[in-house]
Amino acid sequence: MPVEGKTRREVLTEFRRAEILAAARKVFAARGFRAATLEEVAVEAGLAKGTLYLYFPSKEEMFWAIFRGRVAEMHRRLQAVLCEPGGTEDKIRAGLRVRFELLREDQDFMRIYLTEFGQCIYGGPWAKEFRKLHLAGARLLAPVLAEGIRRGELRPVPPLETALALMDLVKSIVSMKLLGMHENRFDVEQFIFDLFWRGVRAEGAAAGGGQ
Amino acid sequence: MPVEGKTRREVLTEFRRAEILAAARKVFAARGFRAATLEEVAVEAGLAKGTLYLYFPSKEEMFWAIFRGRVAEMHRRLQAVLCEPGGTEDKIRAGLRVRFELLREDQDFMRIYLTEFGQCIYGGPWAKEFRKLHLAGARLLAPVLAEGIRRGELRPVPPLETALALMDLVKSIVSMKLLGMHENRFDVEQFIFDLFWRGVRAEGAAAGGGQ
Amino acid sequence: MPVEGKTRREVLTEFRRAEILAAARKVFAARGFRAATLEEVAVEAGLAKGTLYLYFPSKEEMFWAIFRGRVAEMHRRLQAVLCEPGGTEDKIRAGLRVRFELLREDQDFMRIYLTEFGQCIYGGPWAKEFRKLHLAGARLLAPVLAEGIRRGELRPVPPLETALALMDLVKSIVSMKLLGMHENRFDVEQFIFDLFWRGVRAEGAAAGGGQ
Amino acid sequence: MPVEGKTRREVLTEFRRAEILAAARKVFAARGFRAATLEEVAVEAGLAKGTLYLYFPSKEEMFWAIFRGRVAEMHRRLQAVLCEPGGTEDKIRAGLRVRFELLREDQDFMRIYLTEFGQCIYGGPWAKEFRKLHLAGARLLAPVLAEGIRRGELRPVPPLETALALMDLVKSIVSMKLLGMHENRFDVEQFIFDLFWRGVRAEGAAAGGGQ
DNA sequence: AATGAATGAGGATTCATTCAT
DNA sequence: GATGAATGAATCCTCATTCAT
Repeated sequence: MPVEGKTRREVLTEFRRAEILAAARKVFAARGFRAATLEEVAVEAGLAKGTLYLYFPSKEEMFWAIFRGRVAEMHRRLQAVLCEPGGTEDKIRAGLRVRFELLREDQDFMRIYLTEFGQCIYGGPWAKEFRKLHLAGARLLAPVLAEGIRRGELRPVPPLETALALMDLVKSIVSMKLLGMHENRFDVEQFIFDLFWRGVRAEGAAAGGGQ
Repeated sequence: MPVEGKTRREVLTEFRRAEILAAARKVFAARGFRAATLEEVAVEAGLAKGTLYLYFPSKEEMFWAIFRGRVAEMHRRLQAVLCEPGGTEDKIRAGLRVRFELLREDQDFMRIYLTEFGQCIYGGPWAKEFRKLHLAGARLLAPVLAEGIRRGELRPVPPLETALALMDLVKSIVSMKLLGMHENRFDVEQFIFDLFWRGVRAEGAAAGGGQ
Repeated sequence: MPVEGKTRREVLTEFRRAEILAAARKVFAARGFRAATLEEVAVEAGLAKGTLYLYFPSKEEMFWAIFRGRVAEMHRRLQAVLCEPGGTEDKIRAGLRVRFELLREDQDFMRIYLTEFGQCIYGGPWAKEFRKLHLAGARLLAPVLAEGIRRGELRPVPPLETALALMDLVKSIVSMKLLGMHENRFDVEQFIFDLFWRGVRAEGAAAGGGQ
Repeated sequence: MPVEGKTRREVLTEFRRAEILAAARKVFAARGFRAATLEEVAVEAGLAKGTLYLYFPSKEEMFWAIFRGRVAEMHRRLQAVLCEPGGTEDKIRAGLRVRFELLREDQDFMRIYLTEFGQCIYGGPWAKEFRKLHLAGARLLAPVLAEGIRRGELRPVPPLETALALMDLVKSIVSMKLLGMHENRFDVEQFIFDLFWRGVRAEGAAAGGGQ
C-alpha cells in the first residue's frame, strides 16, 4: 500500500532515522564526535544501542548523515532566498539572515560544525566530502558577489574566497556566544553585516550598508 | 657549574620537553586531541611511551602546555608589535602580520586551535582557561581599535567584539588553506586586511587601506 | 512473565554476577587484590574482560561485593545460631562452628580476609567500611559474652575485645592450615574452643569446656 | 684496614643497606608490598632510585631482607628471654612481652607481617621461606609449653599448634589497634596473657595467671 | 659509588560493533 | 524489528629495572 511513493514501512523507517539523528545531534554537539558514545545516543533516543545499527552502519555514518542533512537544509534555504529578486546588498543580507536563523534554531549544528571541522578536514576518509559540502555553501554565495562586482556595486574581490570569509565571520558569532560574550549587548547580525558590506562595497558606493 | 642561571641538566630537560612538545604538536594537529595517542607522540619523538610521563603528568597537560606556549608566544609578539609607535592602520596591519607569521611558522598550532576550540569551550575542566587565553588575544588588540575610534580613524564599533571578529577572519585563512584553496593565487593577507580595514574605517577616511 | 518476583532476565543477571564473583573470589584469593588481574578473573569466569564491567563498575567494587557478600552470609548464620536457646557455652560453641563451617566451605574467603585486612584497614576509601564489617562480627558475639558474665558463667572480661580475640583465634586455624600443619592430626575446632572457653569461664565453674 | 674483620667499605655498605631497609620498612608498611613504589622508598631514604639496586637486586629481595631481619631480631630476643631460668608462666609472659615490645617499637613490621602474610604464603617463590620463618617463631615457644606440660603446669595441649595460636592472639592486638579500639582502655597485654594462660594451665593449677 | 633518565611490559577501563533471543 | 549482553581491540598510565654519565 504505497502512499505518495512510499510504503508505510519506509515512512516509519524514515521517521526512526530522523529521531535517532535528532538524538545524535544533541549528543555529538554536547560532547564532540570522539567523546560522544552511542550509549548516550541510544538513551537520548529512547532506544537500545543495537537498534541504532539497524538504521546506520556506523557511528561515522551517523555523524555524516547529520552533517549532510543540516548542510542540505542550509543550502535549500540559501538557494530559496538568493533566487528571489533583489540587489546585491539585499541578497547578502538575506544570506546572512539564513545562516543566523539556522544558528539560532540549531546551535548544536554549528557547534558540531566548529568542533569537527578541523578533525575531519584532513586525513580521514571524510575529508573530501567535508570539503565539498563546505565549499558548496560558498559556491551558492559566490555568484551573488560576482554579479555585484559586475554591476559595480562591489569592488573587485575574488568571489569564492570572499564568500568563505563571510562564512567565517558568521562563525565568529558562534565563537563569541560560546565565549559567553555580549549576549544581547548589541545587534550582532547588523554588526557583522556592516563589517562585511563596508569591506566589500565599491569605493564610490559611499551610501549603502550601515542602517 | 651553572651557565646563565641554568645547570646543564636543566638545559637538557628543557630541551627534551621542547622535543616532546614539538612531536605532540604534530600528532595532535594531525589527529585532534581525542584521536591522538601517546604512542604516536612517543614514536614521533623517538622516545618510549613511559618517557613522556617524565615530562608531563598527563595527555591533557601535554596538550595545554602546547596550547599555552603558543598563545603566550603570540601574545608576546603581538604586544611587541603593538607597542611600537604608529597609526591605527599600521598597528592593525602589524597585528595581522604577526598572526599570519605564526600561521605560516606553525600551521599545526592553528589546526589545534581550530580543532579543539569547540571541544574545550564547553564543559570540561579546561573551558575557563581556554576562554581566558582566547579573550586575552582579543584584549591586546581591542585598545588599538578603541584608540582608533577616539581619533576618528575608525567608526564607532565595539572594540572587543571587533577584535574577535578580526581574529576569526584570520582563522578564515586557515580554513581556506585547509580546503586546499588558492595556495598563492592572490595575496590573502592583503585581502583580509582590506576587508577588515574598509569594514571598520571611519566614513570620511575614504583613502587608507586598499592597495 | 515474572516468576517469584523476578523476571527471567533478572535471574540470569543475578546468576552471571554470581558466576563472576565466584571466579573473582578464586583469583583474588590466589593472588591478593593488587596482584590479581581482571584478565585472570575473566578467563576463570569464561568471559571477556569487558563483560565484567557490565556487572561491576570497577575492580574495587568487585572485591567489595565479594567481601560484603561473605560477611553478610556469616552474620546471617551467626545471628541464626545465636538466637536459638541455650547456655553461653553452647552459643560460643555454635558461633565457633559457624565460622569453622564457613572456613571449610570457602577457604578462599578467609584467605582474602587475611590477605587484604592489612591493606584496607588503613588509608584507602574502604577502610571505614572494612572496620564496620569487621566489628559487626564481633558485635554479634559480644552480647553473648556479656550475658555469660552477667550470669556468672564467665569471668568479667571486656566483651567486645574478647569477641575480637576469639575471631582472631579462629583465623589462627586458617594460618595453621595455610602453613600446611596437622591436616587432621587433631580436632582443631575442639582445641580452639577449649583454649578460649577455659580462658574466659568463671573461676568456680571448674567443670564446663573440655570434654 | 680491616676493623673487627670488616673493611671500612663493608661497614659503610652495611650502613647504607640498613638505611634503605628502614626507609623501605616504612613505605611497605604504609602501602603494602604491591602498592609501595621504589620511588617512594628512594625518596624516604634520601637516595636515587638507581642507588637502591646497588644494595638489593630487586624489590622482592628488599622485602625479604626486611622480613628476615625483623624475624631474626625477634627470635634473638625470644631466645634470650626463654633461656633465662624461670617457671613456665614466667617464660610465656616473657615471650609475650617480647612480642609486645616489638609491636610497640615497630608497628610497621607487624603491619607488613599481617598484610603480606596471606600474599606470600601460597604460590610465590617465597612461600617456603615464609613458612619456615613463621614456624620458627612457634618452634622457639613450643619447647617451653612442652616442658610446662611435662611438669604438670599445663594441660596436655599440642605444643606447636598452641604456640601458633598464641602468636595469633598477639596479632589480635594489632588488629584491635588498627581498628582503632580501646587505645588504652585496659591492659591488653595482661588481658591476652590471662586468656591464654587460663586456657592452657592444668586443671588443678587454679591459682596462677591473672593475679 | 651514585644518579635519574629511559624503557616497555603490564593492567584497568572504555566503547563501537555483533548476534542470539 | 528490537534488544542489550558479550566482545576485545584500543588507550592511558604505572613502575620495576637498566644503563650511560
